[in-house]
Amino acid sequence: MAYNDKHIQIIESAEQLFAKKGYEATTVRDIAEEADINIAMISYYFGSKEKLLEAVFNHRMGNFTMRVESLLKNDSLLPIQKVDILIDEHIERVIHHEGFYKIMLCEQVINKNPVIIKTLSEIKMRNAELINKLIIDGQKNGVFKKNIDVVMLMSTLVGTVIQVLINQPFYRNFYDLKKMSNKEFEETVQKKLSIHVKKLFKAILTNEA
Amino acid sequence: MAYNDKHIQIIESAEQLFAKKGYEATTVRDIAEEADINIAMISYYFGSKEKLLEAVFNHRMGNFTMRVESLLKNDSLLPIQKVDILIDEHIERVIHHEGFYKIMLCEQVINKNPVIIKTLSEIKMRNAELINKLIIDGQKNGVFKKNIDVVMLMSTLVGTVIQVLINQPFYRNFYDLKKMSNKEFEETVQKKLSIHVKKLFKAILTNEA
DNA sequence: GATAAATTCAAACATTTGTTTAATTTTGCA
DNA sequence: TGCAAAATTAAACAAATGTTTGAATTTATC
Repeated sequence: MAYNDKHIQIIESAEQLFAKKGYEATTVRDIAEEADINIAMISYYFGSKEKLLEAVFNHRMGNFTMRVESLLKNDSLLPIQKVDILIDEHIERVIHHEGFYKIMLCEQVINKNPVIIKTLSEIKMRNAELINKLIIDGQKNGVFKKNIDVVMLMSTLVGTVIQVLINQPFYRNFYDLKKMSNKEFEETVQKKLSIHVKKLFKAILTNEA
Repeated sequence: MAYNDKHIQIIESAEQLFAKKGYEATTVRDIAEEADINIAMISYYFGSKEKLLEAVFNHRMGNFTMRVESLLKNDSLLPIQKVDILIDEHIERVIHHEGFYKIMLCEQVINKNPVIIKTLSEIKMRNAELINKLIIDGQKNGVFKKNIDVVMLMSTLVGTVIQVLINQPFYRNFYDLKKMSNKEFEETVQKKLSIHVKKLFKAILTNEA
């Protein structure tokens, strides 16, 4: 389904509120106010609140895999370079769409809506297969170790990144970085996170120390 | 506050449902049915549904830090051994109280209830400080590297473990392990996860390859 | 066993929920 | 301009929500 400007306007207002208050705690009246529309428009454009949640997923998940696919096909990059790019692009995406990733995390825990379950499981499967190919490439070249568990590796990437994001206020507090500006702080965390995850991946994947 | 058997009965029924359906989607009537009590008992024993959620947190978080504290004081263990035990105990706890950790994850995302925010932030702070001491110990002995970021490390532990748990059905599907029994599968995942996280920690912490 | 406190219960409470309705306004096109 | 389709609106809808009530029952203490 193709969404027009009105759809997008409602979808992104809903996304913002779902991320902030949770899906169930967000009312259609909240969404209508945020999107500056009449309540009835939600049923009119999407059919129901639940379908609107599905639309939020469709809206954000549409072009996720294509990006990975084209990256992995690029022959001018070494496997380890592709891994680094994959990590940085994931971090970038999660930071840029923090709200959506929060919704996704909670919806995976609840695991109720069959459309969302299916969408997520397909995306995961495709990503895991693609990354598996990348790993096999690296193994053929002798730079990657044998017996790599892709799902464990992906769990570390996804889990660490979202956890660091959730822990950002705590991070700031723990290291006493209150004097930093928001922008400066976020950039610092992103850089640290990137280095950290790349180090983790190298430890699992490569033979070097 | 001390909870009697009736309290515990209601708390654990609520925990189960909050984990399965989410806090907002769980009604007090659901909880009453699950705990086999009258609806009014929830207000009678806890005051409100929200206070019941706080009670779920109090119930599970009471003795978490003590355990870490006594472990780290043990002089007969090397820092690296303590790290390994810490990892295994965390994995054990999350698997044993999967429901609670799911609730905790979602509540951190929503970040609404001030009592829960305070509780979580205090526990995190104490854990981070304790683990920091452990790291400094290891650094003095020369077995741990300099410039370790505790929050990054904790995010990897917590994030990877919960993500693997969430991904269990996908894991089983991806590696085509449908023939395994539930018990066998869970033990396999736990072992793999333990080895995986320990490897990650060694890569960040120690000087060896 | 009497009495008071604690517990349990069905029913009722006012709100809030997502959705629908039917009338009205705006838009697009000939 | 005229007119049908699309979009918007305020109001109403039934159902479900957390909480309270006040009477009934159980428990504990003397």
